[in-house]
Amino acid sequence: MIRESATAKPRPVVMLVYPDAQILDVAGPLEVFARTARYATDTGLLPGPPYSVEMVARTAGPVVMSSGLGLVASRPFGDVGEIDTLLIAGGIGAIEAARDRELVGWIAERAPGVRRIASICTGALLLASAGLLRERKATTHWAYCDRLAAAEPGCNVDRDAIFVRDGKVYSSAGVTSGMDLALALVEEDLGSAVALAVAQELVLYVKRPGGQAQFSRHLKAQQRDDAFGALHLWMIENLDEPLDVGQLAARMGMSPRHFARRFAAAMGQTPAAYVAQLRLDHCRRRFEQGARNLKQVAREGGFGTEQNMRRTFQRTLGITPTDYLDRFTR
DNA sequence: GCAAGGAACCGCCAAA
DNA sequence: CTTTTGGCGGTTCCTT
Repeated sequence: MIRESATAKPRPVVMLVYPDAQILDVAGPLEVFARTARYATDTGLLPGPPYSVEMVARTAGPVVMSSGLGLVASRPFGDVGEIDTLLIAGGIGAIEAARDRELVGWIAERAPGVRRIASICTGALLLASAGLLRERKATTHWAYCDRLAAAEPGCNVDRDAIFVRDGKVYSSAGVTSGMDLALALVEEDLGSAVALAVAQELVLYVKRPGGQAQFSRHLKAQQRDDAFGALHLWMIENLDEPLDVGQLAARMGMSPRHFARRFAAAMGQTPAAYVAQLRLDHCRRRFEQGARNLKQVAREGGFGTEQNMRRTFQRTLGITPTDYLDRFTR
């Protein structure tokens, strides 16, 4: 249902940028809001543009994006009036920006007055510096989760989420997840019909399936150039094999005891736990791709029986495979 | 949802 | 003497 009154003023959506803010982090979410605003005028479904979009920076003028794709005009943040939704960009410059007192101070000052505040990618580091993540749940790009946890020990970092909401503070994972987040905000404001229409126009999911941990686990293992990296690759190709400690140890030419010890040291997880994760990841991905045959997915994922798959889903995700499936096939 | 059996894990110690 | 590796047994966790 559309919940916008006929006289509503556009809600100001403001993106805070800084030198080296990443253009995709900035452009993606802003595009979602801008499209939503245009959608209103194009279709007449909404009485007026629901959002007005602008960028602010410490100083006025073009901001150079790290991708080198363009120069975009921004206003100095001193001039900016009312803000409904404040977005904090991510990018290579975020670490630097998180140490910038004026920038961080401005965020901390504005935060209480805005309806909601959101970070994209490494923008979460700025939220942390502004003290906004204390005793809150948040996420960021998977490669920066450790850094975020270190910067704000009081923050409960969710390494698997695409985006996280805790009260009025939102945070999203890597680059494109900023668009997922923006879409969720649109859905919150204007309902799922509008969000869906905008998503379709942009060719996006309204609710993107899966979690970033799936990707990061894979990427991290791929980056290893030791024998465990190779073992990871072999395992994901052979999930339906019995991947018990004895088998894996034999493959690596080690005794089971030694293998288990080295594996845990290198991968940060025990062999069985790691294998269970890989199997779970595989099955999740299959469901996200639309697989419906539980028995078959369980078998190809290496769980053998549906029972085993269900228990692992319950244990680690807290929901059954059927619930998981339902969630992504609406 | 439970019991029985098995696998995994970990601390400890010994050998290389 | 220290470091790396392998084996044993008790406990926990998982599968059947």
